[in-house]
Amino acid sequence: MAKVAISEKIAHCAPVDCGDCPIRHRAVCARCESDELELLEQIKYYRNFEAGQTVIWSGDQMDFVASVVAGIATLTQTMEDGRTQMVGLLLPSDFVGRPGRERASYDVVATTDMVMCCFRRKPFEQMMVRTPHIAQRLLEMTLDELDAAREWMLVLGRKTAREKIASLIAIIARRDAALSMQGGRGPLVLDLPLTREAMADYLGLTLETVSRQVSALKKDGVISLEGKRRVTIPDMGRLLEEAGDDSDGGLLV
Amino acid sequence: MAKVAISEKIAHCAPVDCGDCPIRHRAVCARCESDELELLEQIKYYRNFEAGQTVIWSGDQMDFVASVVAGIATLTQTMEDGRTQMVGLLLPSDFVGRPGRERASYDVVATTDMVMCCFRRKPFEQMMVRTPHIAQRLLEMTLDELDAAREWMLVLGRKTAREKIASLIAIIARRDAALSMQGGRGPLVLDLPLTREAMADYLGLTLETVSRQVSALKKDGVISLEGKRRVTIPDMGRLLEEAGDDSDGGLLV
DNA sequence: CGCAGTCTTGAGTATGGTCAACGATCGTGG
DNA sequence: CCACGATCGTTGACCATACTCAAGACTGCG
Repeated sequence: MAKVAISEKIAHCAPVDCGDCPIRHRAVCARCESDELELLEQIKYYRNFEAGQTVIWSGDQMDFVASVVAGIATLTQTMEDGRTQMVGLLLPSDFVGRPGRERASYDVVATTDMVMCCFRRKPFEQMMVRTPHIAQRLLEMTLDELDAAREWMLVLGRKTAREKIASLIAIIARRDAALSMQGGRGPLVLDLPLTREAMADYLGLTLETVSRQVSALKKDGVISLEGKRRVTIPDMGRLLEEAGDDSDGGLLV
Repeated sequence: MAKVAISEKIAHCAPVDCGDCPIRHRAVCARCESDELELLEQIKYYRNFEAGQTVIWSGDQMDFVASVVAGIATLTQTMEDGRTQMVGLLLPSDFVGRPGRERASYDVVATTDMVMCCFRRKPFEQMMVRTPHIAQRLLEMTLDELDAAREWMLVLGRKTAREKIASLIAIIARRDAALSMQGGRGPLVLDLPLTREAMADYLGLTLETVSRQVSALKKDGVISLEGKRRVTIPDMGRLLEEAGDDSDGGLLV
């Protein structure tokens, strides 16, 4: 049952002690000294969400900010007529919410089961003023997100459907490689953490177009598929060409 | 002559003293106390750029960061084949450059004559560590830019050409109104600071499509034009409808 | 087995891109 | 002063890409 799976996850991913935290060195608390961590411990609490659950509704009162500990969530905007655009993909260690802001600007939806480390907003804001290490790290993370958003604007505004798909796969591949340290040469294997519809929302396409272009990339040997979600990339350079990126630049960063 | 115009601008916009600075209360230095300003004065210098000049080339060594004092610049990305996407519009008080980064990620191009207040990067970075007021303000500004970028992702990914044009005009109108405090009701008048081509680069369209849709909005009475650049908006609510936005929300904020 | 959710594929269409010609405006130099 | 070129913008004809609508396939599950 799903319930059981979640309980197991809690056991693994929701340590009471920050020292054991899997995202300790990458999250907003990464720069904190042990005395600062103790302060954070006092205002933190864990929350779990099931795949498909909406974590935050746009416009809702936000009385916490949080770090993603485990699982994946999406940040989306929706127009009145239902058109939706994903504006962020939240992975473990990513930060949710904006200090100083009362209400949420976007919907946050769990795409997998998730664990979040939440901080009550007011105490967190007070702490930010006193402990520059948190603000420093948050600035760094925000600048990175801004770069990612701008990169994505190029994808949305100027790339073809085929290039968009290739770009998305390349980005996920790069991030997977960075985490799992498969590093170097040879074929990469990865799981798409998104449905075709979610990919479409990310890319500003329809799900039919996503499906067609994935099939086309497969037919042309740029990728191969096992099942719907598992992708193998025989030649990363080729994929990057298809994405319209500099094939040399940004090698697994 | 252009040279003369620039010299005049310098006289107006490049005070030696931060106390007289037109962007004093909105730029990255907004939160600084007078002793902190004195430190900034020591590492700052002014630079002037003519309309059309490239301020920074993507990939260049960046040995300064800066605030826009006067004029307008664009932030753009370019693909190898020449497709370009604007990813930011830099107005007075906006910040240019990223502390901690060696090389520029985007092209910065002056669209009007400009004055910039530059800080040598290394001293600025050192100062950021010691004076939290700068880092705090920069975090705020970066979060605002991230919100703007995400708003723009919705425009790029999901809006029609007509909605894109209406959105751009609405955004510029809102910003003009905020500055000039025309506030309330009645027709708004504004100047588009961008050529049709620049608008196209911002919106992920071709300049022909921009031209057609501007003409269409004019024909339908949503806007009227004097010359190519001056726009009158008889009914802001109507324009926001055309943009696909909530016509109630975000009134001139 | 049938159902629901997800994905794929096809046929027809519409939106916006491409290519091309032309118009308006402005500064320059003969 | 006017002709010239340059830059910027408009408009038209045609076309390609991606969207819409629709049918059907695959998978897991009750």
